[in-house]
Amino acid sequence: MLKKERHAFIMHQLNLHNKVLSNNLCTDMQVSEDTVRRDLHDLSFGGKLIKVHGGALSLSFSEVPFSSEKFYSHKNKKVIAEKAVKLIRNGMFVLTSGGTTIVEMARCLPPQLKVTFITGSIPAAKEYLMHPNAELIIIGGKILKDSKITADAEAISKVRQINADLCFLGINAIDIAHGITENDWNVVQMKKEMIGASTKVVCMTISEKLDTFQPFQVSELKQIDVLITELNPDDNKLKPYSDAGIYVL
Amino acid sequence: MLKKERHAFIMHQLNLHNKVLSNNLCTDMQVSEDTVRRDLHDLSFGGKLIKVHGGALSLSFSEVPFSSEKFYSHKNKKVIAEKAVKLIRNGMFVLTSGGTTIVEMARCLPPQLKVTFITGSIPAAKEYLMHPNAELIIIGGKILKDSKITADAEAISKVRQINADLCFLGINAIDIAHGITENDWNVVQMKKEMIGASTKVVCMTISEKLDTFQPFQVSELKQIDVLITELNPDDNKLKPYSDAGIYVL
DNA sequence: ATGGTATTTGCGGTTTTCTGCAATTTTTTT
DNA sequence: AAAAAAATTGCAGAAAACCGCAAATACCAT
Repeated sequence: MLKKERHAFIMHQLNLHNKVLSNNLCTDMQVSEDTVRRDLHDLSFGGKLIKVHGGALSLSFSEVPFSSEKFYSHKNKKVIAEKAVKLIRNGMFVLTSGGTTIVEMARCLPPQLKVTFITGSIPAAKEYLMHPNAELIIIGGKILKDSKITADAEAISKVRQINADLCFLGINAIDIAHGITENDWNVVQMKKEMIGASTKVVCMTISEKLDTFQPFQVSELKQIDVLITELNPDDNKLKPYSDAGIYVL
Repeated sequence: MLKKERHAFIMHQLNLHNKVLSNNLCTDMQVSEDTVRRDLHDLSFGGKLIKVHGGALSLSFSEVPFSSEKFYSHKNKKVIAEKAVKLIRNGMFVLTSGGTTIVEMARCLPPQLKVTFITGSIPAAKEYLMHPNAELIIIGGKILKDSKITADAEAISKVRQINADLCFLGINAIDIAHGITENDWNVVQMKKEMIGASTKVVCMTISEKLDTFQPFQVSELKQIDVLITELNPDDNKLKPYSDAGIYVL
C-alpha cells in the first residue's frame, strides 16, 4: 500500500467514523505502528485531522470549537448517511436533492460503487466528483443562492425527462397530516418533479424535523417509499410513519 | 512500445485500478525503471496523474490543488486572475470555462460586484456561490470527470441559446499558427460554442503554454479579443500575439 | 533510401525516501 | 505510584528517485 493510498484510506475511515485507532489502522493496512504514526503525523501536520493519543479525530468536530448543537446534528446526519448508502447498488441511476444530509451521504459512498448521480446541487456535485467510480449528470439552470441548487423552469423540465432508480431527498419537514412540506416554492416544484421521476423515493431527515410542517406541500406520505432518520427504526416517534406504509430505516 | 503507447497504457491501467506500481509497469511494458519513471513524470507534469513513491495514483485521489510542484504556477495564476477581474463590470453576463485559472479568478472577485455567471464547471460554480452578489446559472449535462465540466450535446445546445457580454476561457495551448488548441474533443466543442455565444472573448493562460499546440483547434486567433498571461504586456514572448491584433494584458 | 538531427532509452553511481526495529520518554490507566 | 500503552528518537537496510552520459532509436528533409 502506497503512502498516499494509506492517507486516503485513513481520511476515508475518518469521514466514515469520525475517529480512527492506530491499532486498527495497523491491522487494516498491514503496516507497522510506526508507519501509521508517521502517516497520522503527516496528515495532522497538513491540517487534515487531529492527532490524539491512540489515534486521530476528524476535523469536522473541532472546526466549530464549542457548538454542541452542530456537533449532534452532524453526528446524526452521518448516521443517516450511512443507512442511506446501503440502499445504493451498482449500476443505479440516483437522483438527489441538495442539503447537508445529502452531502454527508456523498462522503460515505464506498469507493468501489459504480453509480450515476443526477443532481442540481453544486455542493453535492462537488462531493460526487471526488468519488473515483461515480458518473455525474448536472441539472442545469439558474441557481437558488440560498439552497445552492438549480430549481428554475429549465431544471424542472429536465428532471421530467429522467427515469431514475432511486431518489434521495433531504427534507425540512414531515408530518402525517401534511406529508412532506417546504418553505421555498421553487424547491417544492423541483422536489415534486424528482419524486415523479424516480422508481423509489427515499427521504432523509433528522428526527427533530419529524411532525413539523411548512407552507408548501412537496408530496403526500404515500408517495414516499423509505424514510431514514438517525433514530432506531422501531422508535415510537416513527411508528405513525411505518403505520402509514413507509419503510422506516 | 512507443512513448505515446506507454502513456496510453499507463492511463488505461490507472482508469482501471486507480493506481499503478512502477515495478508492475516495468514488467508489463518491458522497459527499464527509468523509462517508467520518466513516463510517470511526464504525465504528472501534464496533470494527468499523481506521481508517488513507487508508482502513481489516479487524479481522483488528489484533494489538494496546492501540492508542492504546482506552487509556482498557482502564483502565476493569481496574477492572471487579478488582471482578469478588472474586465468585469456591474451587470454583465459572464460565461466561463473551467480550470484552475478560472477558479482563481472566481476567488479574486471584488465583493461588491454584481454579475451573472454562466458556467458548466462545478469547481468554478462552487466559488461563484461564495460570492455575496453574484448570480449563477449552471449549464447542465453529463460531467466529464477529468475536467469537471459539462460538455455533452445538451450542454452545447444550451450554450448556443446564450448571449453573454464576456467569455473567460482558461486555455491549454495557443500559438500563432494553430490558434487555440485542446486535447479533449468534447471540451473543444464546448469552448467553440462559448466563443460564439459571447460579445468579447478573453483567454487566460500561464506563459509556459504560449507557443504550444494540441490536436484539436478551438478557434483562430482572430476570434480572441483579449489574452492574459502572468507576463508584462510588452514582454517579447507576447509580441506576436499583439501584432496579430489581440489586446494583450 | 539516406544521412543528419533530435529524441529517447538504458546503465552506473549517488542521493533521497520509506519502513521497521530497538531504546527512551511521555502519557494514560489502574 | 506503578504498570501499561503510546509517542518519540535515532538508526540501518532496502527500495526508489535522481543525474549525467553514451548508445540506440525515431524523425525529417533531402
